[in-house]
Amino acid sequence: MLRLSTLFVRTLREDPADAEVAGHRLLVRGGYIRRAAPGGFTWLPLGWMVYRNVERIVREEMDREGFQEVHFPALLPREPYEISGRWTDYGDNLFRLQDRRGADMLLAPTHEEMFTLLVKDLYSSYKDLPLVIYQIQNKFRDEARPRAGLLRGREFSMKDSYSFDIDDAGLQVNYDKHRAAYMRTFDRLGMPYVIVSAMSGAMGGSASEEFLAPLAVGEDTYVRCTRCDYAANTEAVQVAPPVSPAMADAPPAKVVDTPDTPTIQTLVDLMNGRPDLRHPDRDWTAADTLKNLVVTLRHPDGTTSALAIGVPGDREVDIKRLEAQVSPAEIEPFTEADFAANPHLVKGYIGPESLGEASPSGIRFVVDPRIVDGTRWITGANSAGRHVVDLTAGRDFTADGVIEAAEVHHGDPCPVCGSPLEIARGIEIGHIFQLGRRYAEALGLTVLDQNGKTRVVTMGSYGIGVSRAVGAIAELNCDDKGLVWPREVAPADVHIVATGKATDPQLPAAEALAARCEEAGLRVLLDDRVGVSPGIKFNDAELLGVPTIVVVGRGLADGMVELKDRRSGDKHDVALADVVAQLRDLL
RNA sequence: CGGGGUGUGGCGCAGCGGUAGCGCACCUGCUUUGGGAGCAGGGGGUCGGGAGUUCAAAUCUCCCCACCCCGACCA
Repeated sequence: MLRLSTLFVRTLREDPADAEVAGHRLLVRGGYIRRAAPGGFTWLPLGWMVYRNVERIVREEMDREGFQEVHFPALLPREPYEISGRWTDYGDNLFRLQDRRGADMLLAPTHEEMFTLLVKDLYSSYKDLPLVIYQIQNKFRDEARPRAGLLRGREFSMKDSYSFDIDDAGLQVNYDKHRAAYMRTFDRLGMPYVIVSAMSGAMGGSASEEFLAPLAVGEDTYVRCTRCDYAANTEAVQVAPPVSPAMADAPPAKVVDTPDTPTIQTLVDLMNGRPDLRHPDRDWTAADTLKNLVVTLRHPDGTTSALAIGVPGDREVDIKRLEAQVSPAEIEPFTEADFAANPHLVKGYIGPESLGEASPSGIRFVVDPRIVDGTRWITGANSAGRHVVDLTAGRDFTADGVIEAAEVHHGDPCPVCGSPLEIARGIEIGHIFQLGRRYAEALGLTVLDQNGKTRVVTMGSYGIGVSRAVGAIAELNCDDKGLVWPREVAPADVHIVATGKATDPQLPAAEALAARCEEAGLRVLLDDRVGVSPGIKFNDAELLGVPTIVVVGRGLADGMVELKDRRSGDKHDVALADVVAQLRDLL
């Protein structure tokens, strides 16, 4: 039994100055956690109970699938990470240190290498597979900016598992098992979630999905369909290409003088205001224009190349989406010097006819999926102050490829069903990812198959942020009075408040009730503090957020106590004799 | 790494050249007990650090450091 009279906790009346988001504030005010380092938190007894409940649920759902838990050191030597390339790839986010002999060490940011090497150590036959092993451990990342309490720390707890299979079919099976296990886990944690595709098909990547908790304070932007179940990370949104208009209907392209039209809007206004340029049956809009942006790509080997991106003029190029498409190359602005070096490009009037690998400029030209053959565009004519009208894709120009880099707008059609998409914010709480053979290849994890031939193992990696989940649960389950824990993660099932003086009958009655509750299998938090006013006790009960509150107060004279649901605020009087039975029904 | 902000008792804050304060929390006593009680008494702070200016620095100047927020970055 937890007794508030002796529990190591101090609730705060006022908000801590350094906590911004509601969940974080309440976790600190309720005495669940304390900040101990930038991005590092101490778990106080109540917080540690909640943490362990979350961990237990995650573990139970892993074990249910037959996955096996292992435990690694957090302090690791450089070599494995050197071999996989991540000693350098991880950059500044890796915590590096040296031992007394000057040997490079690191604090593990994640353990792919160690899992892979461990399996390589022990297994060498296809008969040993499939295998799934997992860990629940603290990870260390030197985040540039920790924020929002538990939502982004520099030391944090994560469950991650790895699957090892001989072939893609086996990988798919383990991927699906994790997907199902994660859905069960988040349901039990009382967390709403959205599963979004995390990697664009244009990358040709393997399957990867993120579990996002819908939180306004989250760091990820995603879209979801207002009608069907389509959802995707913004980076991964696929635009449904329109049906190609008939090419034969397209009038010939015509170059026109368009002075003083530095922006899309001024161009559209001029077109609509000039009788000779007006559209026969409607106004031109920005969506009729084709905007061409040139950037420089810096490739990992240090070389650079230019890339031109064509998007409809009513939307900008989304740099994050573009980066996701061109990764691992990095994007740099196209400078004046670059323009000077490319005389075929007229700044502000770049047109498709000067772009493309086969064009005089030789610059690779990729376009938004909306730019299908037969679509007609107003776009730059590669000549200052001039644009071209009715330039028709597939007839007047052909792009080198398609790219998903245009901004996604609220209300864009869903690629699956065509209904409007909505844009929302969330935070990643789980990620399932078909890694494939990258680590197995780099670290030499192979087994012999049935024919005695060497086969590279294929892997999957699956993570749940455990400490982050605690932060997200708090954020998702709170009101202006305090936290409201889902029952399975709550530090107790029932919070019993005894009012009255030390000599009043309420305290012994509450003690007796608490004992009976425990016998009935309920986890009890008893507020047995004496000399504390009822107001403080009620407020603390609401702040701490145990799902059910029982007040042993002035009704006791009539044999009654008050039973209150923390979430709804509903309360009613119950005969003392019936309380335990009613509480058990809540479980 | 850019921009902004803050460092004064456990927490939240005021003070901005002249004896370090307020509220909450804490300790003692008495009263009080259904929504963060009252009275009386009390303990606790090298004012983030260093250097300077000054008769005198929490306060002014310079240099550091730490933390928070926004952005960049980020499984």
